[in-house]
Amino acid sequence: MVADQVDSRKTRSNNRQQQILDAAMTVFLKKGFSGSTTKEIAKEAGVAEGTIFRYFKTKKDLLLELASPGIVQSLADTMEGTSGQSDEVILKAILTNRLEVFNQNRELVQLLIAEARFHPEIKEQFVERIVLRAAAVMQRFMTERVAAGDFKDMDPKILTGALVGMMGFFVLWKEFLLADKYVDFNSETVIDSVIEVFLNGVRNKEKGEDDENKA
Amino acid sequence: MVADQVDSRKTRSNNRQQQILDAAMTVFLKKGFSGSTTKEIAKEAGVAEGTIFRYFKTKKDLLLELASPGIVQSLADTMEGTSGQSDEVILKAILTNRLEVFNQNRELVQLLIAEARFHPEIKEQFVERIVLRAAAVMQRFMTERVAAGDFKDMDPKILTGALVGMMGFFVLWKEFLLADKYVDFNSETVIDSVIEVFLNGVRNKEKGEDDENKA
DNA sequence: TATAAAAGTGAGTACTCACTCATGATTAAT
DNA sequence: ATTAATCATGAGTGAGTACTCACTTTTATA
Repeated sequence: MVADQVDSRKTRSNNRQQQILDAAMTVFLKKGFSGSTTKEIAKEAGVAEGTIFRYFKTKKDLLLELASPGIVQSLADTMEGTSGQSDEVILKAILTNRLEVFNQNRELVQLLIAEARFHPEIKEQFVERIVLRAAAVMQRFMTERVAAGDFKDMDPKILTGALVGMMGFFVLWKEFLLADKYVDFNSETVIDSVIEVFLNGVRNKEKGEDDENKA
Repeated sequence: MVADQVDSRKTRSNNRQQQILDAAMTVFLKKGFSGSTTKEIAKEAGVAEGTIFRYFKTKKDLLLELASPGIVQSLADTMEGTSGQSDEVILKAILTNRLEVFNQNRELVQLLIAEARFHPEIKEQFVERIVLRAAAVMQRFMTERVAAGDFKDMDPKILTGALVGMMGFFVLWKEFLLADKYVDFNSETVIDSVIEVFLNGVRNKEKGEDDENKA
Protein backbone atom coordinates (compact mmCIF):
# COMPACT_ATOMS: atom_id res chain seq x y z
CA MET A 1 0.00 0.00 0.00
CA VAL A 2 2.69 2.46 1.02
CA ALA A 3 5.00 1.21 -1.67
CA ASP A 4 2.26 1.65 -4.24
CA GLN A 5 1.74 5.17 -3.13
CA VAL A 6 5.39 6.05 -3.46
CA ASP A 7 5.43 4.44 -6.85
CA SER A 8 2.47 6.39 -8.12
CA ARG A 9 3.86 9.60 -6.74
CA LYS A 10 6.86 9.20 -8.99
CA THR A 11 4.82 9.58 -12.13
CA ARG A 12 2.74 12.17 -10.36
CA SER A 13 3.03 15.55 -11.97
CA ASN A 14 3.50 14.62 -15.61
CA ASN A 15 0.55 12.41 -16.31
CA ARG A 16 -1.83 11.04 -13.79
CA GLN A 17 -4.30 11.44 -16.60
CA GLN A 18 -2.46 8.92 -18.70
CA GLN A 19 -2.26 6.59 -15.75
CA ILE A 20 -6.03 6.62 -15.47
CA LEU A 21 -6.49 6.22 -19.21
CA ASP A 22 -4.23 3.18 -19.23
CA ALA A 23 -6.20 1.65 -16.41
CA ALA A 24 -9.49 2.41 -18.14
CA MET A 25 -8.24 0.73 -21.28
CA THR A 26 -7.23 -2.37 -19.38
CA VAL A 27 -10.55 -2.66 -17.61
CA PHE A 28 -12.66 -1.78 -20.65
CA LEU A 29 -10.87 -4.45 -22.62
CA LYS A 30 -11.50 -7.05 -20.01
CA LYS A 31 -15.11 -6.24 -19.14
CA GLY A 32 -16.36 -4.00 -21.90
CA PHE A 33 -17.48 -0.44 -21.31
CA SER A 34 -20.84 -1.20 -19.73
CA GLY A 35 -19.42 -4.01 -17.67
CA SER A 36 -16.69 -1.87 -16.15
CA THR A 37 -17.05 0.15 -12.97
CA THR A 38 -15.29 3.35 -12.11
CA LYS A 39 -14.36 1.73 -8.84
CA GLU A 40 -12.41 -0.97 -10.62
CA ILE A 41 -10.75 1.50 -12.94
CA ALA A 42 -9.65 3.50 -9.92
CA LYS A 43 -8.24 0.43 -8.28
CA GLU A 44 -6.40 -0.57 -11.43
CA ALA A 45 -4.96 2.94 -11.69
CA GLY A 46 -4.04 2.98 -8.04
CA VAL A 47 -5.99 6.15 -7.32
CA ALA A 48 -9.15 6.97 -5.47
CA GLU A 49 -12.39 6.82 -7.34
CA GLY A 50 -12.91 10.54 -6.95
CA THR A 51 -9.63 11.29 -8.66
CA ILE A 52 -10.95 9.91 -11.91
CA PHE A 53 -13.60 12.58 -11.96
CA ARG A 54 -11.06 15.34 -11.47
CA TYR A 55 -9.65 14.45 -14.86
CA PHE A 56 -12.70 13.18 -16.70
CA LYS A 57 -16.17 14.57 -16.35
CA THR A 58 -17.90 11.24 -16.89
CA LYS A 59 -17.08 7.59 -17.38
CA LYS A 60 -17.96 7.87 -21.03
CA ASP A 61 -15.44 10.68 -21.43
CA LEU A 62 -12.79 8.11 -20.58
CA LEU A 63 -13.85 6.01 -23.52
CA LEU A 64 -14.08 8.96 -25.87
CA GLU A 65 -10.64 10.14 -24.84
CA LEU A 66 -9.23 6.72 -25.64
CA ALA A 67 -10.68 7.02 -29.11
CA SER A 68 -9.56 10.59 -29.51
CA PRO A 69 -8.07 11.69 -32.82
CA GLY A 70 -4.59 12.06 -31.42
CA ILE A 71 -4.21 8.44 -30.56
CA VAL A 72 -6.15 7.09 -33.46
CA GLN A 73 -4.23 9.18 -35.95
CA SER A 74 -1.04 7.17 -35.66
CA LEU A 75 -2.71 4.28 -37.37
CA ALA A 76 -3.33 6.06 -40.60
CA ASP A 77 -0.44 8.15 -41.87
CA THR A 78 2.19 5.51 -41.95
CA MET A 79 2.57 4.13 -45.40
CA GLU A 80 3.60 6.50 -48.14
CA GLY A 81 6.31 6.72 -50.73
CA THR A 82 6.83 3.29 -52.11
CA SER A 83 7.19 3.50 -55.84
CA GLY A 84 8.97 1.99 -58.74
CA GLN A 85 9.16 -1.38 -57.10
CA SER A 86 7.56 -4.71 -57.86
CA ASP A 87 4.07 -5.46 -56.72
CA GLU A 88 5.34 -8.13 -54.39
CA VAL A 89 7.67 -5.72 -52.64
CA ILE A 90 5.11 -2.95 -52.40
CA LEU A 91 2.36 -5.19 -51.08
CA LYS A 92 4.66 -6.86 -48.64
CA ALA A 93 5.73 -3.47 -47.36
CA ILE A 94 2.13 -2.36 -47.00
CA LEU A 95 0.90 -5.51 -45.30
CA THR A 96 3.89 -5.81 -43.02
CA ASN A 97 3.53 -2.23 -41.98
CA ARG A 98 -0.21 -2.48 -41.46
CA LEU A 99 0.23 -5.57 -39.38
CA GLU A 100 2.91 -3.92 -37.30
CA VAL A 101 0.86 -0.80 -36.72
CA PHE A 102 -2.11 -2.95 -35.90
CA ASN A 103 -0.15 -5.01 -33.44
CA GLN A 104 1.08 -1.90 -31.71
CA ASN A 105 -2.45 -0.61 -31.30
CA ARG A 106 -4.07 -3.97 -31.11
CA GLU A 107 -5.87 -3.51 -27.83
CA LEU A 108 -7.13 -0.07 -28.67
CA VAL A 109 -8.48 -1.18 -32.02
CA GLN A 110 -10.09 -4.17 -30.39
CA LEU A 111 -11.77 -1.91 -27.87
CA LEU A 112 -12.94 0.58 -30.47
CA ILE A 113 -14.43 -2.11 -32.67
CA ALA A 114 -16.24 -3.62 -29.72
CA GLU A 115 -17.70 -0.33 -28.54
CA ALA A 116 -18.35 1.21 -31.94
CA ARG A 117 -21.70 -0.49 -32.09
CA PHE A 118 -23.01 1.40 -29.10
CA HIS A 119 -21.31 4.76 -29.51
CA PRO A 120 -21.88 6.44 -32.85
CA GLU A 121 -19.16 9.02 -32.26
CA ILE A 122 -16.60 6.28 -31.90
CA LYS A 123 -17.84 4.41 -34.91
CA GLU A 124 -17.71 7.55 -36.98
CA GLN A 125 -14.16 8.33 -35.97
CA PHE A 126 -13.05 4.77 -36.44
CA VAL A 127 -14.45 4.50 -39.93
CA GLU A 128 -13.39 7.95 -41.06
CA ARG A 129 -9.95 8.11 -39.53
CA ILE A 130 -8.75 4.56 -39.75
CA VAL A 131 -10.67 2.38 -42.11
CA LEU A 132 -11.34 4.79 -44.94
CA ARG A 133 -7.86 6.27 -44.84
CA ALA A 134 -6.17 2.92 -44.85
CA ALA A 135 -8.47 1.72 -47.57
CA ALA A 136 -7.82 4.83 -49.64
CA VAL A 137 -4.09 4.20 -49.77
CA MET A 138 -4.56 0.66 -50.89
CA GLN A 139 -7.32 1.53 -53.28
CA ARG A 140 -5.11 4.04 -55.02
CA PHE A 141 -2.60 1.29 -55.58
CA MET A 142 -5.27 -1.00 -56.97
CA THR A 143 -6.69 1.66 -59.25
CA GLU A 144 -3.26 2.35 -60.71
CA ARG A 145 -2.58 -1.27 -61.44
CA VAL A 146 -5.94 -1.81 -63.04
CA ALA A 147 -5.50 1.30 -65.17
CA ALA A 148 -2.04 0.11 -66.22
CA GLY A 149 -3.60 -3.14 -67.34
CA ASP A 150 -1.48 -5.15 -64.94
CA PHE A 151 -4.45 -6.23 -62.90
CA LYS A 152 -7.73 -7.55 -64.15
CA ASP A 153 -10.42 -5.05 -64.88
CA MET A 154 -12.25 -5.36 -61.59
CA ASP A 155 -13.69 -2.81 -59.20
CA PRO A 156 -10.71 -1.54 -57.16
CA LYS A 157 -12.89 -1.63 -54.09
CA ILE A 158 -13.41 -5.33 -54.54
CA LEU A 159 -9.71 -5.86 -55.07
CA THR A 160 -8.95 -3.92 -51.92
CA GLY A 161 -11.57 -5.86 -50.06
CA ALA A 162 -10.17 -9.15 -51.22
CA LEU A 163 -6.67 -8.36 -50.04
CA VAL A 164 -7.69 -6.71 -46.80
CA GLY A 165 -10.12 -9.53 -46.17
CA MET A 166 -7.56 -12.26 -46.57
CA MET A 167 -5.16 -10.47 -44.31
CA GLY A 168 -7.83 -9.40 -41.90
CA PHE A 169 -9.07 -12.90 -41.52
CA PHE A 170 -5.85 -14.12 -40.00
CA VAL A 171 -5.55 -11.12 -37.76
CA LEU A 172 -9.10 -11.35 -36.52
CA TRP A 173 -8.81 -15.06 -36.14
CA LYS A 174 -5.88 -14.56 -33.84
CA GLU A 175 -7.37 -11.66 -31.97
CA PHE A 176 -10.98 -12.49 -31.46
CA LEU A 177 -11.44 -16.18 -31.78
CA LEU A 178 -8.39 -17.40 -30.00
CA ALA A 179 -5.90 -18.95 -32.31
CA ASP A 180 -3.93 -21.58 -30.50
CA LYS A 181 -6.80 -24.00 -30.25
CA TYR A 182 -6.92 -24.26 -33.99
CA VAL A 183 -3.59 -23.24 -35.33
CA ASP A 184 -1.00 -20.56 -34.83
CA PHE A 185 -0.03 -18.86 -38.04
CA ASN A 186 3.38 -17.44 -38.66
CA SER A 187 3.03 -13.84 -39.73
CA GLU A 188 5.54 -13.83 -42.55
CA THR A 189 4.27 -17.08 -44.00
CA VAL A 190 0.78 -15.70 -44.00
CA ILE A 191 1.77 -12.43 -45.61
CA ASP A 192 3.73 -14.20 -48.34
CA SER A 193 0.93 -16.65 -49.00
CA VAL A 194 -1.67 -13.93 -49.10
CA ILE A 195 0.36 -11.89 -51.53
CA GLU A 196 1.06 -14.88 -53.74
CA VAL A 197 -2.59 -15.88 -53.89
CA PHE A 198 -3.72 -12.34 -54.41
CA LEU A 199 -1.30 -11.44 -57.18
CA ASN A 200 -1.87 -14.69 -59.01
CA GLY A 201 -5.55 -14.11 -58.63
CA VAL A 202 -5.74 -10.61 -59.98
CA ARG A 203 -2.92 -10.37 -62.50
CA ASN A 204 -3.68 -10.27 -66.14
CA LYS A 205 -2.33 -13.21 -68.02
CA GLU A 206 -4.19 -12.55 -71.22
CA LYS A 207 -3.59 -13.61 -74.77
CA GLY A 208 -0.62 -12.17 -76.56
CA GLU A 209 2.09 -11.32 -74.05
CA ASP A 210 2.39 -13.92 -71.35
CA ASP A 211 6.16 -13.67 -71.14
CA GLU A 212 6.05 -10.66 -68.87
CA ASN A 213 4.58 -12.63 -66.01
CA LYS A 214 6.96 -15.51 -66.12
CA ALA A 215 9.95 -13.50 -64.92
CA MET B 1 -52.49 -1.99 -23.65
CA VAL B 2 -55.61 -4.14 -23.61
CA ALA B 3 -55.09 -5.08 -27.23
CA ASP B 4 -51.52 -6.03 -26.49
CA GLN B 5 -52.66 -8.20 -23.69
CA VAL B 6 -55.19 -9.99 -25.83
CA ASP B 7 -52.53 -10.41 -28.50
CA SER B 8 -50.05 -11.90 -26.12
CA ARG B 9 -52.66 -14.20 -24.70
CA LYS B 10 -53.10 -15.72 -28.10
CA THR B 11 -49.55 -16.99 -28.22
CA ARG B 12 -49.81 -17.77 -24.55
CA SER B 13 -49.58 -21.43 -23.89
CA ASN B 14 -47.27 -22.50 -26.70
CA ASN B 15 -44.36 -20.18 -26.29
CA ARG B 16 -44.22 -17.26 -23.99
CA GLN B 17 -40.66 -18.38 -23.59
CA GLN B 18 -39.93 -17.71 -27.23
CA GLN B 19 -41.62 -14.36 -26.98
CA ILE B 20 -39.23 -13.35 -24.22
CA LEU B 21 -36.22 -14.75 -26.06
CA ASP B 22 -37.09 -12.74 -29.15
CA ALA B 23 -37.36 -9.61 -27.09
CA ALA B 24 -34.08 -10.32 -25.34
CA MET B 25 -32.36 -10.76 -28.66
CA THR B 26 -33.68 -7.45 -29.93
CA VAL B 27 -32.60 -5.55 -26.86
CA PHE B 28 -29.24 -7.29 -26.51
CA LEU B 29 -28.47 -6.44 -30.10
CA LYS B 30 -29.30 -2.80 -29.62
CA LYS B 31 -27.63 -2.24 -26.27
CA GLY B 32 -25.36 -5.19 -25.71
CA PHE B 33 -25.80 -7.62 -22.86
CA SER B 34 -24.42 -5.44 -20.09
CA GLY B 35 -26.20 -2.39 -21.40
CA SER B 36 -29.59 -4.09 -21.45
CA THR B 37 -32.03 -4.13 -18.55
CA THR B 38 -34.55 -6.80 -17.74
CA LYS B 39 -37.11 -4.05 -17.46
CA GLU B 40 -36.60 -3.11 -21.07
CA ILE B 41 -36.66 -6.71 -22.22
CA ALA B 42 -39.95 -7.17 -20.40
CA LYS B 43 -41.39 -4.09 -22.05
CA GLU B 44 -40.23 -5.24 -25.47
CA ALA B 45 -41.78 -8.65 -24.85
CA GLY B 46 -44.99 -7.12 -23.57
CA VAL B 47 -44.85 -8.96 -20.24
CA ALA B 48 -44.16 -7.98 -16.68
CA GLU B 49 -40.59 -8.02 -15.51
CA GLY B 50 -41.31 -10.83 -13.08
CA THR B 51 -42.56 -13.06 -15.86
CA ILE B 52 -39.09 -13.21 -17.33
CA PHE B 53 -37.85 -14.88 -14.19
CA ARG B 54 -40.53 -17.52 -14.33
CA TYR B 55 -38.95 -18.78 -17.52
CA PHE B 56 -35.30 -17.90 -17.01
CA LYS B 57 -33.49 -18.09 -13.76
CA THR B 58 -31.17 -15.18 -14.48
CA LYS B 59 -30.58 -12.56 -17.09
CA LYS B 60 -27.48 -14.38 -18.25
CA ASP B 61 -29.54 -17.50 -18.84
CA LEU B 62 -31.39 -15.54 -21.48
CA LEU B 63 -28.14 -14.97 -23.32
CA LEU B 64 -27.00 -18.54 -22.94
CA GLU B 65 -30.33 -19.82 -24.19
CA LEU B 66 -29.96 -17.68 -27.29
CA ALA B 67 -26.61 -19.32 -27.91
CA SER B 68 -27.90 -22.76 -27.09
CA PRO B 69 -26.86 -25.70 -29.25
CA GLY B 70 -30.31 -26.09 -30.74
CA ILE B 71 -30.38 -22.69 -32.30
CA VAL B 72 -26.74 -22.52 -33.12
CA GLN B 73 -26.80 -25.90 -34.76
CA SER B 74 -28.81 -24.78 -37.75
CA LEU B 75 -25.85 -22.78 -38.91
CA ALA B 76 -23.60 -25.74 -39.31
CA ASP B 77 -25.16 -28.75 -40.98
CA THR B 78 -26.23 -27.17 -44.17
CA MET B 79 -23.77 -27.81 -46.90
CA GLU B 80 -23.02 -31.38 -47.88
CA GLY B 81 -23.08 -33.46 -50.98
CA THR B 82 -21.64 -31.48 -53.82
CA SER B 83 -19.32 -33.57 -55.89
CA GLY B 84 -18.15 -34.18 -59.39
CA GLN B 85 -18.62 -30.58 -60.39
CA SER B 86 -16.24 -27.82 -61.33
CA ASP B 87 -14.48 -25.81 -58.66
CA GLU B 88 -16.36 -22.72 -59.67
CA VAL B 89 -19.71 -24.39 -59.21
CA ILE B 90 -18.81 -26.01 -55.94
CA LEU B 91 -17.35 -22.87 -54.44
CA LYS B 92 -20.24 -20.77 -55.62
CA ALA B 93 -22.63 -23.21 -54.03
CA ILE B 94 -20.71 -23.14 -50.80
CA LEU B 95 -20.34 -19.40 -50.60
CA THR B 96 -23.89 -18.66 -51.67
CA ASN B 97 -25.20 -21.08 -49.12
CA ARG B 98 -22.98 -19.76 -46.34
CA LEU B 99 -24.03 -16.22 -47.12
CA GLU B 100 -27.66 -17.19 -47.09
CA VAL B 101 -27.39 -19.05 -43.82
CA PHE B 102 -25.46 -16.19 -42.36
CA ASN B 103 -28.03 -13.67 -43.48
CA GLN B 104 -30.79 -15.71 -41.91
CA ASN B 105 -29.00 -15.79 -38.59
CA ARG B 106 -27.23 -12.50 -39.01
CA GLU B 107 -28.43 -10.88 -35.83
CA LEU B 108 -27.76 -13.91 -33.69
CA VAL B 109 -24.26 -14.31 -35.03
CA GLN B 110 -23.61 -10.64 -34.54
CA LEU B 111 -24.74 -10.89 -30.95
CA LEU B 112 -22.73 -14.02 -30.24
CA ILE B 113 -19.56 -12.54 -31.66
CA ALA B 114 -20.02 -9.41 -29.62
CA GLU B 115 -20.60 -11.24 -26.36
CA ALA B 116 -18.14 -14.06 -26.92
CA ARG B 117 -15.38 -11.91 -25.51
CA PHE B 118 -17.00 -11.74 -22.11
CA HIS B 119 -18.61 -15.15 -21.85
CA PRO B 120 -16.29 -18.10 -22.35
CA GLU B 121 -19.17 -20.58 -22.65
CA ILE B 122 -20.52 -18.69 -25.61
CA LYS B 123 -17.15 -18.32 -27.23
CA GLU B 124 -16.54 -22.04 -26.84
CA GLN B 125 -19.84 -22.98 -28.40
CA PHE B 126 -19.46 -20.49 -31.19
CA VAL B 127 -16.00 -21.66 -32.14
CA GLU B 128 -16.71 -25.37 -31.76
CA ARG B 129 -20.15 -25.53 -33.27
CA ILE B 130 -20.01 -22.95 -35.98
CA VAL B 131 -16.56 -21.82 -36.94
CA LEU B 132 -14.66 -25.08 -36.75
CA ARG B 133 -17.43 -27.07 -38.39
CA ALA B 134 -17.80 -24.65 -41.24
CA ALA B 135 -14.05 -24.48 -41.62
CA ALA B 136 -13.77 -28.26 -41.61
CA VAL B 137 -16.06 -28.64 -44.61
CA MET B 138 -14.13 -26.12 -46.60
CA GLN B 139 -10.80 -27.41 -45.47
CA ARG B 140 -11.67 -30.88 -46.67
CA PHE B 141 -12.33 -29.42 -50.08
CA MET B 142 -9.02 -27.58 -50.05
CA THR B 143 -7.09 -30.61 -48.91
CA GLU B 144 -8.56 -32.70 -51.72
CA ARG B 145 -7.64 -30.17 -54.38
CA VAL B 146 -4.14 -29.76 -53.12
CA ALA B 147 -3.69 -33.51 -52.98
CA ALA B 148 -5.01 -33.82 -56.52
CA GLY B 149 -2.43 -31.29 -57.64
CA ASP B 150 -5.07 -28.87 -58.87
CA PHE B 151 -4.22 -26.29 -56.27
CA LYS B 152 -0.82 -25.07 -55.26
CA ASP B 153 0.91 -26.93 -52.53
CA MET B 154 -0.08 -24.64 -49.69
CA ASP B 155 -1.37 -25.26 -46.19
CA PRO B 156 -5.10 -25.99 -46.60
CA LYS B 157 -5.74 -23.89 -43.54
CA ILE B 158 -4.23 -20.89 -45.23
CA LEU B 159 -6.23 -21.56 -48.35
CA THR B 160 -9.40 -21.80 -46.31
CA GLY B 161 -8.47 -18.65 -44.45
CA ALA B 162 -7.85 -16.79 -47.68
CA LEU B 163 -11.23 -17.65 -49.13
CA VAL B 164 -13.18 -17.20 -45.94
CA GLY B 165 -11.33 -13.97 -45.29
CA MET B 166 -12.15 -12.47 -48.67
CA MET B 167 -15.77 -13.40 -48.27
CA GLY B 168 -15.88 -12.49 -44.63
CA PHE B 169 -14.54 -9.06 -45.30
CA PHE B 170 -17.52 -8.04 -47.36
CA VAL B 171 -19.97 -9.53 -44.95
CA LEU B 172 -18.40 -7.92 -41.93
CA TRP B 173 -18.02 -4.67 -43.75
CA LYS B 174 -21.72 -4.59 -44.34
CA GLU B 175 -22.66 -5.76 -40.88
CA PHE B 176 -20.34 -4.00 -38.54
CA LEU B 177 -19.01 -0.94 -40.23
CA LEU B 178 -22.06 0.31 -42.03
CA ALA B 179 -21.81 -0.13 -45.71
CA ASP B 180 -23.80 2.52 -47.43
CA LYS B 181 -21.49 5.34 -46.54
CA TYR B 182 -18.71 3.71 -48.48
CA VAL B 183 -20.24 1.43 -51.01
CA ASP B 184 -22.91 -1.19 -51.26
CA PHE B 185 -21.71 -4.39 -52.81
CA ASN B 186 -23.91 -6.67 -54.81
CA SER B 187 -23.75 -10.15 -53.33
CA GLU B 188 -23.48 -12.11 -56.53
CA THR B 189 -20.84 -9.83 -57.98
CA VAL B 190 -18.81 -10.20 -54.83
CA ILE B 191 -19.10 -13.96 -54.78
CA ASP B 192 -18.11 -14.26 -58.43
CA SER B 193 -15.18 -11.92 -58.00
CA VAL B 194 -13.99 -13.66 -54.89
CA ILE B 195 -14.12 -17.03 -56.56
CA GLU B 196 -12.36 -15.76 -59.65
CA VAL B 197 -9.58 -14.18 -57.67
CA PHE B 198 -9.25 -17.15 -55.42
CA LEU B 199 -9.16 -19.80 -58.09
CA ASN B 200 -6.74 -17.86 -60.23
CA GLY B 201 -4.66 -17.33 -57.16
CA VAL B 202 -4.41 -20.89 -56.01
CA ARG B 203 -4.60 -22.96 -59.15
CA ASN B 204 -1.56 -24.68 -60.46
CA LYS B 205 -0.49 -23.41 -63.85
CA GLU B 206 2.80 -25.18 -63.93
CA LYS B 207 5.07 -26.09 -66.75
CA GLY B 208 3.87 -28.75 -69.12
CA GLU B 209 0.10 -28.73 -69.34
CA ASP B 210 -1.34 -25.24 -69.45
CA ASP B 211 -4.14 -26.10 -71.81
CA GLU B 212 -6.34 -27.38 -69.03
CA ASN B 213 -6.74 -23.96 -67.50
CA LYS B 214 -7.64 -22.14 -70.64
CA ALA B 215 -11.02 -23.75 -71.04
C1' DT C 1 8.75 28.22 7.53
C1' DA C 2 4.21 30.07 6.59
C1' DT C 3 0.58 30.16 3.27
C1' DA C 4 -2.14 29.59 -0.62
C1' DA C 5 -3.25 26.69 -4.40
C1' DA C 6 -3.65 22.30 -6.41
C1' DA C 7 -4.23 17.47 -6.17
C1' DG C 8 -6.14 13.61 -3.99
C1' DT C 9 -9.38 11.24 -1.09
C1' DG C 10 -13.37 8.05 0.05
C1' DA C 11 -17.69 8.09 2.54
C1' DG C 12 -21.97 9.74 1.09
C1' DT C 13 -25.97 10.53 -2.43
C1' DA C 14 -29.34 9.63 -5.53
C1' DC C 15 -30.36 6.36 -8.53
C1' DT C 16 -30.62 1.89 -11.24
C1' DC C 17 -30.14 -2.83 -11.39
C1' DA C 18 -31.40 -7.94 -11.27
C1' DC C 19 -34.25 -10.52 -8.89
C1' DT C 20 -38.27 -11.83 -5.26
C1' DC C 21 -42.74 -12.62 -3.59
C1' DA C 22 -47.37 -11.81 -1.97
C1' DT C 23 -51.32 -11.27 -4.50
C1' DG C 24 -54.48 -11.59 -8.36
C1' DA C 25 -56.04 -13.59 -12.76
C1' DT C 26 -56.70 -17.69 -15.92
C1' DT C 27 -57.30 -22.22 -16.95
C1' DA C 28 -58.61 -27.23 -16.37
C1' DA C 29 -61.15 -30.73 -14.26
C1' DT C 30 -64.88 -32.34 -11.73
C1' DA D 1 -70.01 -23.74 -9.70
C1' DT D 2 -66.15 -25.10 -7.03
C1' DT D 3 -61.60 -26.16 -6.55
C1' DA D 4 -56.81 -26.54 -7.51
C1' DA D 5 -53.12 -25.60 -10.14
C1' DT D 6 -50.69 -22.78 -13.01
C1' DC D 7 -49.48 -18.31 -14.88
C1' DA D 8 -48.70 -13.41 -14.58
C1' DT D 9 -48.02 -9.29 -12.15
C1' DG D 10 -45.32 -5.13 -10.49
C1' DA D 11 -44.17 -2.91 -6.14
C1' DG D 12 -40.55 -3.98 -3.20
C1' DT D 13 -35.51 -5.30 -1.87
C1' DG D 14 -30.75 -5.20 -1.28
C1' DA D 15 -26.68 -4.83 -3.86
C1' DG D 16 -24.30 -1.94 -6.57
C1' DT D 17 -23.78 2.19 -9.78
C1' DA D 18 -21.77 6.81 -11.40
C1' DC D 19 -20.72 10.77 -9.52
C1' DT D 20 -20.18 14.62 -5.55
C1' DC D 21 -18.12 17.15 -1.99
C1' DA D 22 -16.28 18.31 2.47
C1' DC D 23 -12.08 17.36 3.85
C1' DT D 24 -6.81 16.10 3.96
C1' DT D 25 -2.36 15.99 1.91
C1' DT D 26 1.09 17.60 -1.21
C1' DT D 27 3.36 21.08 -3.88
C1' DA D 28 4.75 25.70 -5.15
C1' DT D 29 5.91 30.25 -3.79
C1' DA D 30 7.50 33.86 -0.56
